[in-house]
Amino acid sequence: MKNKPARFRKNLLSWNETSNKRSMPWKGVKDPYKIWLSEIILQQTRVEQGRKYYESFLEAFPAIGDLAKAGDESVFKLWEGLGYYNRCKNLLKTAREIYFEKGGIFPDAYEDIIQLKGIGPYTAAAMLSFAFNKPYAVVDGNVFRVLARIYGIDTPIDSTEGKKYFTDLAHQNLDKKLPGVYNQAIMDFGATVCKPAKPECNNCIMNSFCAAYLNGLVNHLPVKDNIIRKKIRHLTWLKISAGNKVLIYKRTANDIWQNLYEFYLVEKEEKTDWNIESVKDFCNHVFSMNPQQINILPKTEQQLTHQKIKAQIIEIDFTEAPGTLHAQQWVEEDVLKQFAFPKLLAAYLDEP
DNA sequence: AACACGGGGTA
DNA sequence: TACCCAGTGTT
Repeated sequence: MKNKPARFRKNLLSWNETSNKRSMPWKGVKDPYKIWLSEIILQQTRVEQGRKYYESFLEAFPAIGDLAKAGDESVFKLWEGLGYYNRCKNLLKTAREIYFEKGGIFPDAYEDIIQLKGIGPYTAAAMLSFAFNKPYAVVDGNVFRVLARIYGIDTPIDSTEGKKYFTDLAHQNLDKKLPGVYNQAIMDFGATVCKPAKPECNNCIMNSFCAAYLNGLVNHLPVKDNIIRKKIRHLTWLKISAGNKVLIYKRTANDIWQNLYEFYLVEKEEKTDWNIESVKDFCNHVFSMNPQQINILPKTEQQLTHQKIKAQIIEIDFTEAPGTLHAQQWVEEDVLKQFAFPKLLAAYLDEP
C-alpha cells in the first residue's frame, strides 16, 4: 500500500491525462515572460476573466521590452476593468527592472524571483515550475481546497500556521520530476472537479481515499476564519465641463483605484439626495461660480470586497473654468477614453 | 497578524 | 447576500 501523497499524485496525473479538458492559451508555454504575465493577471482572478486580458497584453506587448518601454497610461488603460490595479503598477515596475537592469533575463532562483514586485510565494513557484521545470509546489486557492479535503485538514487556510502547513503538504505531494505538469493538473482539478461549491465527488477518482468525502466534510473544508467587514461609501462625481474640456484627476491616495482617473469627487459620510438647487448652492459655495447647466444622473452601486460603493454622477457645465477650482488636468471630451477609469466611470463613458 | 485591494461568477 | 477566484503588499 503506497503512502497517501504518492497515491494522490498518481491519481492526479492519471486524471490529467485522461479527463482534463481545461484549455488555456498559456498552458504548456515555457517563455518566462508569458508565464509571468499570465500569473500576474490570474492572481485572484478567474481564468475566463483573465483570458482576454492576457491576449490583448500579448498583442500589445509581444516581448518584455515592449512592455518595459510602454507609457504608464497606455498600460493602465489595457488593465482597466481587471481590478487590483496595484498588480498593474508592479507589472510595469518589474518589466522595467528585468529589461533595463537584468538584460531582459528572468532570474531562475527562488530567492531572486521572490524579490520582484508583484511576485509572492505562489507566483514564484508557478514560474519556477512552469518556465524552469524546478520542483516548487504552487499553493493557490485550488490547492488549499483540494488538499484540505483529501487530507481532512481543518487548520484555517488564512492563518500563518495553515499557510505553512499546506505549503509543506503541497511539497510532499508534488511530482518532483514533472513539477509543471503536476502544478497545472492540481489547479485544473480544483477548478473543475474539486470545486468550491457542488464538487463532482460522485465522479471523482479520489473519492475512495478523500478524507472529506468519506467523513461527510466536503462542504466544511477548507476552513477560513477571515471575516470581511464592508463599509459603505457615498461618492458623488461632478463631471465638470467648460467649453469642450472636462476636468479629471488621477487618484493618488492610499485607497481603492489608485493610479486610475476620476472626475471631481465629493465624498460624504451620509447619503445625499442631490437636486438642482443643492448642486447650484454647492457650485456657488465651492467654486464661486454659477453653473450653466446641470444634469443629475441616477444613483448606481458597486460591490467591492471590502466596500459597498454608492455612487452618482452629476454633469455640470460652466461657461469658463472656475478660477477657484483646484484643477489637475483639463482634457478634451473625446480623449477621455484614453485614460483608465474605475468600472463605474468607464461604464458611464461607454454609455452616458 | 490583520487588513486592504476590484470585478465578476455561482448558489 | 455571501463566498470565491492561478495572491500580494502594507502596517
